[in-house]
Amino acid sequence: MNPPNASPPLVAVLGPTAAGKSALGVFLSSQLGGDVVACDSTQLYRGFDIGTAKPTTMERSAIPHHLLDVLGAQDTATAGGYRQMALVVLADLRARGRLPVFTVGTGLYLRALLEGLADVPQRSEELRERLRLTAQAHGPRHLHGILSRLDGEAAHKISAADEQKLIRAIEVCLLAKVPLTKLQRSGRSPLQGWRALKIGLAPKREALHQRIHARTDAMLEKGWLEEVRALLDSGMPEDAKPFDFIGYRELRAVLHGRSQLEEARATIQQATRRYAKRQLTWFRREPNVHWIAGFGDDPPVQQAALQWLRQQGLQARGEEARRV
RNA sequence: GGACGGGUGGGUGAGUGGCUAAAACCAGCAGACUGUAAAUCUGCCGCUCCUUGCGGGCUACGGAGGUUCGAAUCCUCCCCCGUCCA
Repeated sequence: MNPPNASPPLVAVLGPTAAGKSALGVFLSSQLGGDVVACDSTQLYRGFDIGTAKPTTMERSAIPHHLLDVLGAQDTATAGGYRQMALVVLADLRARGRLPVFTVGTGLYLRALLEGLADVPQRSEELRERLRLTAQAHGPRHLHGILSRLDGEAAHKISAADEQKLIRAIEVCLLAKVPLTKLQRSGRSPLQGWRALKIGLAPKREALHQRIHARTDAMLEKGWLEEVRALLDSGMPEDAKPFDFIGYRELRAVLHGRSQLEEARATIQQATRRYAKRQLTWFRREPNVHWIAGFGDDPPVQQAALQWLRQQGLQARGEEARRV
């Protein structure tokens, strides 16, 4: 029985960094005939491998991975850009009958994909530069004043100190010649034709911290510092976005002699802990997540995830063929 | 043994008689976030009580005494740390 749902399923594995999302993604893909699709703003960048915890070459040769290494250091990753690319991947997987298994560390990107974004103008670097300069000259509060005139409601929601969000809001109002709030109210365009099954990994905080520390040590042992040195030596501009990712900025300081490796190690671990916390805050609000307590590389957790997906109507690899 | 300097809330560290539960920063906790999101920003952050209020009580600036209406801030003794002289 069990009439197949109208839309084919898509799996999303979400959770804080170092929770084992990649491992679970690979496992589920292998069991269910899927491809892994990374949903992580940092893994998009080519060459930044160790510190962004990209899946190993072994994992990647066993299961096809998508949306890794698709941007150069000088490109700018954005939620909208990610959505565009992900839609192409989804179309491709659908055509080939593969199950998409997203491993998501960047909650905003998943939301952008699933729920869409309001129809607003893209970034304008020139306009941003101008706004940044006025902020420098008159302080960020000045931007807040500007936004109040353009879109009082948006200004009310954004802190006067939040230069980044103020700039984006003003940028949109100016380019669209319509208040941002109004554009957002006109709605998003959610993803059509897919049924999202979300699995959340929720290890204990204490255990997660230990993982984070150990993983940082392992990354350094694997030659993270050398990776950064090589990237720098290859002539990439140092103000390129990925050099500001956690770890890359600290190791850059080490290479410039501005700090010691041990100092950097501690800072990286701390920054990663805080990052994990922010991810958790975001994911807590994500609707319809099936939470599993534990790490994604833990067999019982993997079985629990697989079992839940089956309950949701997913067939194991092979069963699909038999059914048809 | 002697001479200085110093001991402040989880950490660093301001504060030299009342406006100080004690600046600031960090850490921690909670939260926000529709195109920079590994980003950006916000709140809380001694304990406790309630009629949750710019509310009450208690504890707190190494220890013990003292001066004072009032002390982290002044005095005495003691303990500890650092530097220097023996």
